[in-house]
Amino acid sequence: MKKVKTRDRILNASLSLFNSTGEPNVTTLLISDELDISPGNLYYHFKSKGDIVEELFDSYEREMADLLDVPGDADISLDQFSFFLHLLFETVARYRFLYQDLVNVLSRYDQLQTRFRRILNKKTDGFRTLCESFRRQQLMTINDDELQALCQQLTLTACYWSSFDTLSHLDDRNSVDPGRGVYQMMYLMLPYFAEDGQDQIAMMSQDYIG
Amino acid sequence: MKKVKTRDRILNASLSLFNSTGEPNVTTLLISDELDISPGNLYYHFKSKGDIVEELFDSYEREMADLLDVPGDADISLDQFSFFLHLLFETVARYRFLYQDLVNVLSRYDQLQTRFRRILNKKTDGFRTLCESFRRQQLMTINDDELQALCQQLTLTACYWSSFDTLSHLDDRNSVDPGRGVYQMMYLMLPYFAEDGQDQIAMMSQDYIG
DNA sequence: GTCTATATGAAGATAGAC
DNA sequence: GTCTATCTTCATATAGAC
Repeated sequence: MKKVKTRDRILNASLSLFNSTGEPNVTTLLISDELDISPGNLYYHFKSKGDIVEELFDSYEREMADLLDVPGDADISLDQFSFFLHLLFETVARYRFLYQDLVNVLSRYDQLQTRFRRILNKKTDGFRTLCESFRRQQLMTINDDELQALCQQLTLTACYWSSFDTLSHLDDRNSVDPGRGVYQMMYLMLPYFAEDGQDQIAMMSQDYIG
Repeated sequence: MKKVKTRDRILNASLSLFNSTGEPNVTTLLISDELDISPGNLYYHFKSKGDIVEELFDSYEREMADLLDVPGDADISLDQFSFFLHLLFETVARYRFLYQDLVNVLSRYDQLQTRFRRILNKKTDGFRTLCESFRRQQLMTINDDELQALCQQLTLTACYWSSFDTLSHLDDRNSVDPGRGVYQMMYLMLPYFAEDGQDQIAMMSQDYIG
């Protein structure tokens, strides 16, 4: 029975509250209430609410950097790619508070802006590397303009799909299903895949729909 | 030389400030400062900041409803479609403050949530109607699953492209270029168009790239 | 319709005891 | 490390004069 440090409990509770209620709506009082600690105690561990946000952002940045560190010359299989997408969606969903009120959050913590954009570009680059691998393996037929547009579209979708999805189906809240997002990403790429790639994806897609 | 009513000046200035600074960062004091009127005067015209937001939302809702009122049986040309997309992007951009901090805004003005979702669905339906027109005219070949995924993707892109685009290119602020968005939408549909449709789009695309 | 002055209340943050 | 009490700041909103 390991005792979790208060500092980490604060980070976990904050992340969870930020995601469910939106970062601007979460006060330091709410966080300390949730943990049954005093606001003063919270401020002993973090000198400001912004510090909590920044430390969470650090984690996000680190996890994303690890995930997007795609080797340029490897032959990626569709299964590997699907796994990658699942991890990606899971990670974005875990830090979705960043995306939900992006302008507001980035305006109040403004050193984050550059770093956020860097991550965005890293995502696009990652997709490009992956697609180029598919192209080398002749799984994919796509010209450079199309590739550019596709990778941007994949990045956009990776960022906003979760928000968009929960918004359109209000019913089942909190249940962010990463599968639907992965399915949507696959559909974006589908037209550019060679026939056997398309069949494979069609088969994988059954899992998401069912 | 017509004198613009204070009430309307407040609405215009608010919209402009909301878009550039983010709605949560705009205080009633800032709005009245911008117009060189007193805060008291502002509250004479609107009983709360929320009322301003709601009235702006009303306009957005109305404009969108008009725009998305697509006849179900008409034969839409690609030119008409391109024009439609331009109007759509222009309208979304004019009310982009809604999208920039979506969760925050919708949580504070909660009757907006349902209405916002309704507009979203109307967008998807509109795209479906348009694509079905293309399919009837045999400009487009697409099955029902693909159509569903495509229309959702078009809706997502219509909503978030502007934010995404300004975020990835920080350099040229304030200059939201609708053309790039339209181009991106066309690219999404391109794979499903018959050959002469693809040629037409390729030609139109030159305008956006150049 | 517009102003000045002010009330209200909430959130972020600190001080000092235990 | 944790608590209670308190301070500061600032945005929303109101009152009442002009």
